[in-house]
Amino acid sequence: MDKQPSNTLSRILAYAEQECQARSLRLTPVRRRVLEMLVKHKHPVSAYQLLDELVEEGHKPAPPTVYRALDFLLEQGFIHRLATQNNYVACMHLGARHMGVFLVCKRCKKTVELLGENVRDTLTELADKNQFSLEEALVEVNCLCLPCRRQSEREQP
Amino acid sequence: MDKQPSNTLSRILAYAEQECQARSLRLTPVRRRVLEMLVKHKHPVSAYQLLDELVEEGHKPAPPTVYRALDFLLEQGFIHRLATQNNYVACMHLGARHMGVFLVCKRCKKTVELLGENVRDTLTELADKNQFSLEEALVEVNCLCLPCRRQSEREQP
DNA sequence: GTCTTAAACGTTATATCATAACATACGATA
DNA sequence: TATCGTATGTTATGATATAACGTTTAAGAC
Repeated sequence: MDKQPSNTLSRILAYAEQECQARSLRLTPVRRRVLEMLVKHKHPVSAYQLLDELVEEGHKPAPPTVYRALDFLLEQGFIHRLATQNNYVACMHLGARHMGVFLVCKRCKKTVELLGENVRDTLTELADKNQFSLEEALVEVNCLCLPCRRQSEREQP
Repeated sequence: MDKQPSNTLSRILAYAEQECQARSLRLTPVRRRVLEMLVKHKHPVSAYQLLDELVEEGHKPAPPTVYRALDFLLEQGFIHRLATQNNYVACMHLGARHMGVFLVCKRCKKTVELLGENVRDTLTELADKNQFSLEEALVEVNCLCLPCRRQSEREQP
């Protein structure tokens, strides 16, 4: 299972607060709440799932509210978007502007985010060779995690 | 500019026909036409663009027709989907089941597909370390191509 | 040839994801 | 406290994708 120590949430929120201060930006209640929800989830979640949760809490936001919060968090590097799934996930690597590399189990959706520095180097080199300059990259790896691989072997050996 | 020799289209279509025969599958008129349109386009295009073009030709297809053709072509490895852009693009690397690595210029949308074998190796290794087994991967690199980089330097040096 | 069957396609409706446009509220600062 | 930029609320709509079900088509069995 994913380990998520009880202090992870407060650590990430504190980091976000601090970064926003440093950048003269505001971590408003909506933005903070969306980040909080993303950290608490074990798996990537969709914008509309977040919207539903906000509605259950008594807020009555419309889609743009959530998307604006997500856009802000994405810009600041606090979260990532998994484009193949239209899902969003909190970034677990504080302090480093990095390229997200995501291992996603296609069965149980368990997701691991890696820093992938060597992937970045490889891609930068490839881009250079083709006269492109790398700005950023999305690497999503469709996988089976160990338990799911065993499970599927059991089902159809 | 992209080079696309006049025989590329027929080469790709011939390859697709041949592979379908070998796999006992049918490259039906819709599938063939969609593949043809994707090859002819210089840039990745959306499902609804393809739909519009079919309508202009006199067909009256609904969205499922196009999506079914795209799904078939994706499954057979004849095309790729760029998830960050909800776009589809013909595969230019015949004969090899490979991991697509896409360099996409964020200004002009010029797109280059690379085979990226060394990327695959790096990712396989990363996955193994985390007890995931790689099934397939999407690598989209947001770039500036040389002309666009020069252009943007001219605009805001 | 014609019967059977699975695959492909047509069609309607709807689900899902995302943003445009404009009005209102808020917060920093002069 | 007046001002102005930023953030949010609100309504509507655009863009992407699929469910469900009926009909057609192609390929092999007889």
